[in-house]
Amino acid sequence: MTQVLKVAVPAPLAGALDYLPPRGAPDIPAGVRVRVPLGRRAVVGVVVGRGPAAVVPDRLRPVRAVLDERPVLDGGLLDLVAFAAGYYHAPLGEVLALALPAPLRKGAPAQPRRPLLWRLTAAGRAAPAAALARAPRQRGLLERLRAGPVAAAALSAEDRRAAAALAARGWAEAAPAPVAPPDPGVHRPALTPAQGAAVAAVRAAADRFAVHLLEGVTGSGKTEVYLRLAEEAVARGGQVLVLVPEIALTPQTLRRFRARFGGRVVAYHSGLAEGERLAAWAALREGEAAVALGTRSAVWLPLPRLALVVVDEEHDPSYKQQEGPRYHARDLAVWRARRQGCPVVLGSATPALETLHNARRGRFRHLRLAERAGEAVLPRLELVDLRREPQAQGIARRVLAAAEAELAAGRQVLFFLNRRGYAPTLLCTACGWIAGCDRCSVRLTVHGAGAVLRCHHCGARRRPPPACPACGGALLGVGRGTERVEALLRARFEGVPLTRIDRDRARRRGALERLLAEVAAGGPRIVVGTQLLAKGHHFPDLTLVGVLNADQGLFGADFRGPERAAQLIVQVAGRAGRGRLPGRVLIQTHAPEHPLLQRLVREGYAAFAAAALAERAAARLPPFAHLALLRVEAVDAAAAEGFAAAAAKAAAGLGEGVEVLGPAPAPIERRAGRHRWQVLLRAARRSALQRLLARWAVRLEGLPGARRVRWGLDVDPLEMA
DNA sequence: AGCACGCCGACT
DNA sequence: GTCGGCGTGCTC
Ligand SMILES: [Zn+2]
Ligand SMILES: [Zn+2]
Repeated sequence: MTQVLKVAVPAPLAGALDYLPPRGAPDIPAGVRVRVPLGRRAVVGVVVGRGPAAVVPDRLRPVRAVLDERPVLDGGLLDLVAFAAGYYHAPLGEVLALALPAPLRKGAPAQPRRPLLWRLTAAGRAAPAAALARAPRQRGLLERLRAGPVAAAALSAEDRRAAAALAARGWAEAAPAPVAPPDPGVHRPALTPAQGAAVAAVRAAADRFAVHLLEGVTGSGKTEVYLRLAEEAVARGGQVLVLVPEIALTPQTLRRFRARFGGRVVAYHSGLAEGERLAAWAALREGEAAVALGTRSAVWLPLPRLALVVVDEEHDPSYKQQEGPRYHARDLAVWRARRQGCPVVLGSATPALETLHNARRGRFRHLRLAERAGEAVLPRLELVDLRREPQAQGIARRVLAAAEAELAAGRQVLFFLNRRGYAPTLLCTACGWIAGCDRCSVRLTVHGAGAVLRCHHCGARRRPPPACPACGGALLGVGRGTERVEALLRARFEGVPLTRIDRDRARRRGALERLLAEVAAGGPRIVVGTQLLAKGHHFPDLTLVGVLNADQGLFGADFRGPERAAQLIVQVAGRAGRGRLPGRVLIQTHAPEHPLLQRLVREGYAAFAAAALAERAAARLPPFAHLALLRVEAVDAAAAEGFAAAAAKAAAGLGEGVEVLGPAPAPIERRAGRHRWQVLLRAARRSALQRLLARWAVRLEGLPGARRVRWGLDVDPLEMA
């Protein structure tokens, strides 16, 4: 039998393809990139192993070129890629692509180049301001460099040419960036007893796999625990992976890590340029960097000396990828730590129910930081019954009065409403017509106090009609979003500085950070916002939080709605009453008797979680059952439905112990012009579900119409929409 | 995913 | 008679 190289290629194939080794290099180690022929093009693949050929010898073609001297992926990462491809039923090449920065996927050399830093020479600094009038690129760069050195990797191609031109004039130069030392005067706060106990518990098993759930409210000092453990791991020569949610990777967070680790920490997130990503990747691979601080995709970074994994805000839904291979970074981080034999710390004020369940079963160790660090007191939660309380425009008088009192006392107040825009519905008062999106089966949201209608699912925008297109009646914006609440509060609290914080106000990079910093600095006295407010900054003057609509998640179709709602309420509540001031949280609801809400308000998140888990158990929902979702979408409604129906039929006889639910239209039946259907699988055992999925995935590809629809499997789906 | 092949409608 | 539509199949 011919010995071949197993090569993963960028094509939607479940496994690797066989290639003959190139002449003179029979033994290429796994993890090395190769250029191989695929059909009639040449692609970059990655060797994942060796073995006897699985196809007849005359189909075998040779590897054309070997691109690396050393593997770009070590055994641990290759295993992670293979596991994820299998578990999430995603093509191997697609998962592999996640683990390689774009330049490497295109075949660029992986050899580490020390990151270069452009800076001005003395002559450049002395250059007259009016210089380079006829070279705007160079002039722009000159001005940029006056503010400080700029990483070469951060320059666009045009700026790179401009930099070379400036160098030719003797005004600028590129030099290797020095690795900054940690801040020598860094303040290491004394650990509270609970923090000390948590550090000790993880340290006691620092050299083997264990999952520690670190539960602690906002302000309890989880980050300090991470930092201490990371310092110890780095001191032993290890590397640390720290995952944070998308919106938490702020300059402030990075500064905190830089103070401890200097230039040995690298940030990794979607906002980086390709070159910066490659530089971070290379620094970790070479061990020059010791700490990777990043969002979801950082779970794929090379960490040959990985000694500790931290997943902060482990319950955060942004860890689940919602396209392509739908992996969960927290779950993969745990898998990676097990493979590596190192501890994982999952931190949260509001752990995911799955995580709490694992802790209760003894799979995870449960560490608690009960008290707040310093003298801060936890805020008190109170329900406000919207059915009884007199109200103005959806805000109870009692809430407004409480806000007024706090403002008068010089405090800040926050209104939380997880709904952007002015009004969620535009309604005809005469006939009941509702403005809907042409391309989606959803209502359009009124923005700009009625100036524009927007679809939050496909981005469509249009002017609202002057009158009802059906009957000519008058149109009315019904319901409230943050924009409208902003307007109401501006009218009610005239002259009080107010800011609104939502995705519409914080579109550009850094805008959110700036808005939050303004609040922390005390400028705005009233804050209105969405879940963007749930994380990060400490608002020392904030003493009152109004949750305007607690019912939103409580009564939604998604079984995770209550969990998500409780997490948001607790996190937003965490903004209040840090420092010595006690905080108060008023929660508006139409269902104050709701048992889960009662539990949350009276006994806190842990009691809520216990009750919610009991409901999940009774309903046979995760974590007491395992789900997988087949999502199908197509412009042609019948094609989507037909494929989903055929898929459901194909699943029926495929395995024991798996329920097939559906086909059914997705909760949002049409989105961006595509009709959406789904089939849900449920099993008591993960193994039974996986067995069925493996067989099903193969059949699905061969189903008629598989090429006419878009379809994909979502294992452990977070959102059913 | 690409990229070919192939088999039917309307065009120089 | 050909140009091109996109359904189907394959890539070691
Ligand atoms: Zn009407
Ligand atoms: Zn839409």
